[in-house]
Amino acid sequence: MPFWAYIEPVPRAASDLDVFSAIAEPRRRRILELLATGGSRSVNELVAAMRLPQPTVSKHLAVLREVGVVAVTRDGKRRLYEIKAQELKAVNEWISRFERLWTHQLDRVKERAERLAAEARPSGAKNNRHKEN
Amino acid sequence: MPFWAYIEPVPRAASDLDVFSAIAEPRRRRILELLATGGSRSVNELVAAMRLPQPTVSKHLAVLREVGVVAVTRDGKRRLYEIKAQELKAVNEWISRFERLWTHQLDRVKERAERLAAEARPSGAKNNRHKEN
DNA sequence: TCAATATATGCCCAAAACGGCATATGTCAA
DNA sequence: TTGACATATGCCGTTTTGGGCATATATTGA
Repeated sequence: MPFWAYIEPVPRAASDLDVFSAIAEPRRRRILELLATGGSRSVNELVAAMRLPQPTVSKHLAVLREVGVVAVTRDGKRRLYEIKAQELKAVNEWISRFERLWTHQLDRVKERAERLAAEARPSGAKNNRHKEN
Repeated sequence: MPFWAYIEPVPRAASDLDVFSAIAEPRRRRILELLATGGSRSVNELVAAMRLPQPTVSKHLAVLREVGVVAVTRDGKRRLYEIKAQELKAVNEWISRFERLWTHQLDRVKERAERLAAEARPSGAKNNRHKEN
């Protein structure tokens, strides 16, 4: 038996409902975009904008509500949905941990291009052990 | 029939594999964190770090590979996985569109608290049409 | 060649996600 | 009240997802 040995079966991450999975859905991202530009809207306004059945929109809104990225306010028989961007901040903070990496890696792409261009000119071609893509 | 009328049934968003859904999985986020701190690692190193079965890790890596957030390099019989943070930049850019919102909304929370405190003192209570939460 | 190691993949199953649809619930106005 | 409108929810069926497991596919060394 290899060293990594099977551990506890882990019974499927239960109710994994966090902001990350909430924004994994394209339509839910769209809803957030709509709410971000133009402020709060009623469900029917969103339905009209998204051209989707009302129950579908309501369910997506429910998901967004459960993770706290939107909030509802009653306004007569309507419900006005408003974005709660603070929750998105958490995602932003997680992503930002990689910010240095992607700028560095972009630099390296440029570096490599320049290095390759420089190596192409002299006749003596070095054998490069790493075939980086 | 209400005005929103049911439109095309939309045959289920096919293969929706984008970066957003890739990072929706906690274990996949963990993998990215591991690769971010400490550079590229072999599958077995990841398996040891995550204490998960090797096939599980390999499958998560496959997902991350398909969306381009990681890249593989052969190193003998090992495969070294490396993070490709540029793909995460797309997510960052999407999230950043809301940055102004979450700072503003934080401001508004403070504002509202101050306004309520100020309104509590004078006796004349205006009727406010919007009952914001 | 064979065996060992490292990793990927395929198959099966259970759980979850999503859409369609009907219907329940709530709210206002007559 | 009743009825119209606005929205949520429950049920069902299909698809997807993720885990467990066995096994296929490299790759190296003897």
